Amino acid sequence: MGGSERAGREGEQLALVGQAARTAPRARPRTWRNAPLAERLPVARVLVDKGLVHLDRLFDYAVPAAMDAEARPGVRVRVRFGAGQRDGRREGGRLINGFVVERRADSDFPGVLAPLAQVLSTEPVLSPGLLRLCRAVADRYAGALADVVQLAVPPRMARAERQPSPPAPPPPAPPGPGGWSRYPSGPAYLAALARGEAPRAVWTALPGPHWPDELARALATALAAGRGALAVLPDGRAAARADAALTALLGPGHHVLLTADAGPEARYRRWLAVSRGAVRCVVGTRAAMFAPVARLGLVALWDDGDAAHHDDRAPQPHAREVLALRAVQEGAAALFGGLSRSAESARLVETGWAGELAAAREAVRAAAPLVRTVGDGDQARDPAARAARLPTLAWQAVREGLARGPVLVQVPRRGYVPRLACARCRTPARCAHCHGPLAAVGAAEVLRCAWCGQDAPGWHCAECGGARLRAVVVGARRTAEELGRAFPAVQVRTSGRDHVLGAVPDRPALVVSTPGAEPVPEGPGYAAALLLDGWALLGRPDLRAGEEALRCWLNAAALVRPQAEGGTVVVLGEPTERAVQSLVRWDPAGHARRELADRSFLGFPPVARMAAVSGSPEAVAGLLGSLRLPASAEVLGPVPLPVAEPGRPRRPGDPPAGERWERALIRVPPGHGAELAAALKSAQAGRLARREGPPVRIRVDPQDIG
DNA sequence: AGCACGCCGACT
DNA sequence: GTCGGCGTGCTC
Repeated sequence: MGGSERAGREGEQLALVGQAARTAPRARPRTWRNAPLAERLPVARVLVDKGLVHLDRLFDYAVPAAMDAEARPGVRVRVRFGAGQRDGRREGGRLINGFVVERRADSDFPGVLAPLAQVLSTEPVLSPGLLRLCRAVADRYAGALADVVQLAVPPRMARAERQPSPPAPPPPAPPGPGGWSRYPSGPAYLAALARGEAPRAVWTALPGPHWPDELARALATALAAGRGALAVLPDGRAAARADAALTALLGPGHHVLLTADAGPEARYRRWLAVSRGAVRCVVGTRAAMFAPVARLGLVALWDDGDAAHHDDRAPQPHAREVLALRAVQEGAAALFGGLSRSAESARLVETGWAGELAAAREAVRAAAPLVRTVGDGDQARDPAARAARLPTLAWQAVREGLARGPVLVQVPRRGYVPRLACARCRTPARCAHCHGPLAAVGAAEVLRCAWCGQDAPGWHCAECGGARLRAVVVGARRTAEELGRAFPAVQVRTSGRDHVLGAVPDRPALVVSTPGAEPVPEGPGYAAALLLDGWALLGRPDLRAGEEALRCWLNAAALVRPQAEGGTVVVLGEPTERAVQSLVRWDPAGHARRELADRSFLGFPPVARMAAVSGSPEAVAGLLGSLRLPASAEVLGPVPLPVAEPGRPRRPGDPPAGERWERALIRVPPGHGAELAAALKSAQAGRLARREGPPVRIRVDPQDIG
């Protein structure tokens, strides 16, 4: 062995490179000895299905002649991977799954290539376009390509693959503009879609039940222009509404619904129909954001502020970011719609990436209910109202509404952790150095920033100068229960995360629901809605608290009849609060603009790009030490993370029980996000390769930085 | 992460 | 002279 073996190996490699490789490399598993290689393109470049950042590259394998026809780009294969190799002798290695990415004439790998072990399926599921998208998403989030591909390509179901997909129907006739006439630039947007252009718009939908039909018309217009279309909605119920609207418009056969409800096999069958080009239009929840729609002409997203658009599997991509990448990569139009508007969408408008698609003031006023506020100062003079712990105005609105139809009562979800706010004006307490949220630490209740860890002795409210703090309190569910007692003759129905009510009939009833679970009323809409405990929503330490409160309120209030038909909404919240004012004026766009301006001033996302690095103190320090950051980057912390509470369910990303973890935040100005992600990825890869202690968790665009 | 290679000390 | 400890480095 030794020297002569080495020379022989190089000879073989040269032979392989020179594509005269009729004989297999000598050192290969027994079963392949003397098996011939494919004559043309004998090398397969393979993405191995291992989400390890330091292995985040492609590997070359030899293609046996017997697999030549089947080992096409995009198919699933099994390969031996992981065993060490010495002196050209190769034994074993574990069988793992992967995807053929490319067939090549040669390899730049200096050693001997192992052969593909098996072609699992001839279905080309990872197309070049999908691979390009996955790679862009992985780069954006400092994640591993294999992790993203796992989100994008559903697991194989052999039975579904055996069935042929029905032939694609011809494009439908273009639909009329329908409700889009209610928006000044609506018909022009549809016309651009119909011409096959790629207009991008942030759409603030009018309140009421028409948005699913409008969304469907936009999708159908792209289809009629001979292109594909994709709509992502936050949950199965919203997706079902869009699905029903599309079926009403086009009939069946033109689109598929991709949601978790269908079950794995049916879902894979539908996904295959899309992948094979038999269906050109997809409606679904967030996993559908990767659906390989052919000749994509439109990506649509509904309610991008909903947290459900954030995938919780690594690297936690957000549907808005993925669809925005697709719109650019695939030259598709984009329609980001909702009843409210996120600061991120506002930024897309501000930077000119998207235009604005909103109705005129009069149209908004005609469609929206009357919104009234009840502040802390209002007293409950009516005894019945006092019994329900409700201000008079709220009690009256419920009573009058119940005379005409169902009344919605929105109560906040439990599970959020309120922190500190000014006792006088309730502005959340923030750090003077980095504007992070303040928290009381330890028994001595030292005030400390949860982001940068600096103490804040002698805190004073930036708004009103107040010096006293209060914890923000919850407790509205009981109010809703007592509400039922205040109206004993009325049926009370509840809808929440575990028991979501689909629809409610158009007759008097009290419908108590948590945000996002509101039943859609049959008929003209709720007669009234009561939005309880604005303090709980607004007092959250999250920097999105105001935006999120307004989003929840608008989604509920949009189910109420217009003011002209008696629709009334009462919100319990201080009338001076920005989110409350924006609800009263029904001005989500203005609210989002002001939110964005504030966040820009404070150096918050989405104007700044942030990443969180968490793990043991040593690991975090180690990573920060080896990180080559852009000069403009700013490191906040690290600070200790709160230890897991016994009551709260553990989510991925939480520290393991009993371990104390730290977290550092890194922020960069606009335009440096890609640099930051690349730096994080290479630092992480280096640490893992050199085995420098335990790994750290890296999150780009962390959600819980409040 | 696995997993194999390889260079060191206790055994046949 | 050989077995096997776990430190080190690669995975086509």
